[in-house]
Amino acid sequence: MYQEEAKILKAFCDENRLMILKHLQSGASCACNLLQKLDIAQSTLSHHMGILVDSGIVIAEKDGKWIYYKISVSGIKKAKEILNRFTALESDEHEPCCCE
Amino acid sequence: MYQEEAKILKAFCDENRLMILKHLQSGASCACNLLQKLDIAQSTLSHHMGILVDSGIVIAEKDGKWIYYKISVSGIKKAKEILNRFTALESDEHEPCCCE
DNA sequence: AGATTTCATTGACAATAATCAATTTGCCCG
DNA sequence: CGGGCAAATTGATTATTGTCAATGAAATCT
Repeated sequence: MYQEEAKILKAFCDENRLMILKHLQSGASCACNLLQKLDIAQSTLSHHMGILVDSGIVIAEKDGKWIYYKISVSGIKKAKEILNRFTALESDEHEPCCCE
Repeated sequence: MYQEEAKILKAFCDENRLMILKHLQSGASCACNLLQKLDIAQSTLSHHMGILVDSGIVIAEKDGKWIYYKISVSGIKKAKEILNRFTALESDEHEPCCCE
């Protein structure tokens, strides 16, 4: 139970993956670009990108020799929904809104 | 870097912890109550509760022989903020608002 | 074609995390 | 005081995850 949900939230559980996301916030980036900034081996980066892509948080777009990674808007939406689903208190009748 | 953030998000990375949170959504509960619902050993539950409390997601309140656990409103707020911080795109000038 | 670049995959190892049984601690009640 | 209950801690084991070096695959460049 909750296997799918745990899988998605696990994408955010590693410091290196958080750093990767931080870099991707400013826009799409190829792996070689990320590699320069992260002080990890290339295979390690590839491993983490696989987890991020597999969980739907990041999208990989191939362009010739390069692969551009970018944050998936629908992926992060889903992750936020999952987090909400497990933390909303029963008394929260409806979603909190910033304008209420 | 991002050690504190990863620690908080790690609280949501385990299926059993998600189930625990699911149970706590309907209100505070003592460990023995959770234990009946979860099919794990008592020491395992205690281990998970320790992680949830340590990350600030759950609050433990002692009442005599029992300890009541409940979801921390400020804790989940912080977790959501962290998730936002790592997933907001640069083009998001300000926080998205449901009323815009 | 052959060399080079980019990224994925494999295999091995180390580190982290989850699990349980047994024990301990703290609290209550008779 | 002593027994019993709730939860934490300890110690050991297993499972999962992160890491790297080496190799492979696909595209590009000369």
